[in-house]
Amino acid sequence: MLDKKYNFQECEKKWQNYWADQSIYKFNPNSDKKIFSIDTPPPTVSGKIHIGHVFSYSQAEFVARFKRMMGYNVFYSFGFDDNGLPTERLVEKEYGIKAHEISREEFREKCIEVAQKYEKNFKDIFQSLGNSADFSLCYSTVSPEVQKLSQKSFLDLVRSGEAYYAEKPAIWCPECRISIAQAELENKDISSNFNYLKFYIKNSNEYIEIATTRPELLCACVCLFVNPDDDRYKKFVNKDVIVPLYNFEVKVLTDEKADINKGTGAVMCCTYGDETDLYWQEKYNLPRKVAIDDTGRMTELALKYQGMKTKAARDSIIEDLRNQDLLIKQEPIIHSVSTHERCGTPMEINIKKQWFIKLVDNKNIFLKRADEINWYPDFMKSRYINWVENVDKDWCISRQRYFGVPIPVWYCAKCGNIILPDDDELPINPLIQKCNKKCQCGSDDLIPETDVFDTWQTSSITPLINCRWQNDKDFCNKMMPMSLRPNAHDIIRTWDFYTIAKNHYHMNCIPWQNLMISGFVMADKNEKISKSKSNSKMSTENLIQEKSADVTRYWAATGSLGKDIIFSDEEFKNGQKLINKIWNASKFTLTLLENYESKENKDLLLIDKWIIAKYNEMHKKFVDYFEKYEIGLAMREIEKFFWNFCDNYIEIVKRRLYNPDIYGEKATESAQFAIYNVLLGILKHFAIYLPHITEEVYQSYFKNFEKVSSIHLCELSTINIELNPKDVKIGEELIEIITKVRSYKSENNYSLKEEISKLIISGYDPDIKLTESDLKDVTSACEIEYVNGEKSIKIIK
RNA sequence: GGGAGUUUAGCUCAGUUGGUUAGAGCACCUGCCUUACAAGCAGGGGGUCAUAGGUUCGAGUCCUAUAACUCCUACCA
Repeated sequence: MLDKKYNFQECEKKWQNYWADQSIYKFNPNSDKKIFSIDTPPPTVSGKIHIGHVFSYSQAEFVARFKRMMGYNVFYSFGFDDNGLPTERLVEKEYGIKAHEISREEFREKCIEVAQKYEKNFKDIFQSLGNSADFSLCYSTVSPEVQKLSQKSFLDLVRSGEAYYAEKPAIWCPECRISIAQAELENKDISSNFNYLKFYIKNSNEYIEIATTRPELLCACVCLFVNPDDDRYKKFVNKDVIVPLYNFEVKVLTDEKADINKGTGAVMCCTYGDETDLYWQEKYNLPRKVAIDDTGRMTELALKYQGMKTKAARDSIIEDLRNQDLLIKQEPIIHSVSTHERCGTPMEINIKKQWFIKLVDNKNIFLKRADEINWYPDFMKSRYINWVENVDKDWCISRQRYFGVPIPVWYCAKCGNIILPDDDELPINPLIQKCNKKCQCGSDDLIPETDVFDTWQTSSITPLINCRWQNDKDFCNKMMPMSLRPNAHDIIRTWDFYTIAKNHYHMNCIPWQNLMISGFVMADKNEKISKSKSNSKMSTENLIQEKSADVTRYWAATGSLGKDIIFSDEEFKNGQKLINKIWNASKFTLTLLENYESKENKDLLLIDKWIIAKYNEMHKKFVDYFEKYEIGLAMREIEKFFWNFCDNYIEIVKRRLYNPDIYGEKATESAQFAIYNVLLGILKHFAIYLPHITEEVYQSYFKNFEKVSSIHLCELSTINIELNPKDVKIGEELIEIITKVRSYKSENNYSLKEEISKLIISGYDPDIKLTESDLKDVTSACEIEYVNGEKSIKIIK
């Protein structure tokens, strides 16, 4: 029988090992069962697993367990997203170096080393949480197999024209020194100054006032714009003005986009200060001037400021403007600036020849694809729609970095032609492997591409990886589209969007039928969890060690779908209480089942049928919630039922079971049938959330009867007995009477076992008599009398 | 500026298609050492459902407006 106290440290480890040894969660591709497949987003290897991961990944884990116990053949994979910038940054931090300071190969080696270290740590943590992914399906995005698929994806898109090579303005991060995609931008409020500058009209003492936040771009000024309806400036239109400090001339032009009410109404156009500059450059075919280089320093165009970082140049230029009486005034402002989400550096615009994947032309298709997917919760779809409608740039996938999937391309040094490898050469690194072809022009002087792919180029094909695209056609057809993608709402615009786009291009279908979006963990109300907040109190390892994996999982289950959750000690306390209660209730119940022999029972007592009916009701609600991915609400149903089972049902029948001699075999077997099946059912439902304690109880008793090697392979179902709707009604009436008696005792400060000589019941269903012996036991009533009249009870002490 | 979400008890939240007296947990108060559990059990107090209109026999639920908070997106001269 069970120990007095539940020892989670021992049990959790024990069962985790058992599940691994017995391959309990292994996916069987040959099974006849219906497949439910989960496309787990591989966590980015960029540091520690934090409580936010635990929350989000647990949500998916609960679904995997639910589907498994509902009879599905669950494909639940795992992976690590270990190529790309996040991992590079982690390596730079760990070694205190910068990637460009050591050789490319040396840096790659360090990346692989660090990635492996962290992946082991990630895997250990997920397993110590009782994660039921099939880790034999684990992949890493930098592995040769995945690189091959990523490169194959690229080559296919090049051939179909969806990927193209072009020299055009792209978003550039001067800190990371790479191109980034629109999706990687994040708005940030930055305080700055509006600087009012004098642009003198050529050969005149008159000047136009210009307000700018970026005076360092003066050297790249190509013209001024005023609104055509702005009366103040009409006389200056088409005149030449002198750019301050630099003293070259530019024209004053008109354009609708110049806002009369902003700044002075006149604006300088520099290629490229921002998006509007880009727009104007293209519209009016203005000269392209590059003021800032790849590293965020001023170019030779800036003359004496050359080599300075933009911020320093700005300060220095303002100083010079002031000294030369060209600065009229400064106004402090706070404005929102697009920054690189990974480093917070304001973006610049840069022109390079790079690889792009078409997005803009196919926006309508991507919007239609979203309609084919079930979004949970539904309103998260509007975020996707909102984003896709706003996309105005194709996806730049070239990254000027080292640790990523190489772009498999050579360029002819003579004619600039692009040369692609054959599919069977993949994966290939053009920097190492020589091209075995010649250019069409006959030249064999080929230049390898040095850039690598954006990490999302690879991350966006996780469904293809999971479905063994290119490796197993039958399997791929069987699996595609996958059943479910779970992720948090922050990556809808990146991961979900790119994956939908890629899957459309490659498979001409949606990647998954269902999308489950979870919320974020908040440190406090309105306060996101940040590194400074993520103290040891919230470290995943500590929580598992101190509170147990089951309790941590319990907390992760308490949220509702799509909503942020506040990290709360309270919910951990509730979890601990629940575990304790499950243990005690199981321990007690099993003592009542000591001589139980499992068999069908068609002759159940009314109250025993009642608890089974309640159980079946609970099961249906539970399943309904789960089908909608409302994991937390489902858990509430089983919790509610479980406490009712303990406080009412067990209280009612325990005396019957204490005394089989008095109540007879039939009554005893009836109660035993009910508690055996209901407790087992309760454990099965809880097993989704609390896999360890439920397995412990299952293994120490139920397995002998059920003959299934783990509770996690059992099926969730109702308990099939013949029920009469009246059974439930009378059960409820019995509880009502018991509550009234308890209330009477409580109000009179009696102990609940205080004897009462007579209980007079009126107005209840006559069949309430069928429960008389249970009622007598639980109320300690010596006699019960039934009378006609209003619904009420009377107690004679 | 555009979009989405939230607003129900002191706190955290349920409340499915409109239907009796609006629910739970925590906290609080009062009892009870009951042959599983005091980390337990029983009982109790506490809400103008953000505000204002409207539809309806009937609104926490549907419609319109307003406010506050949060998130996404845009603006970045």
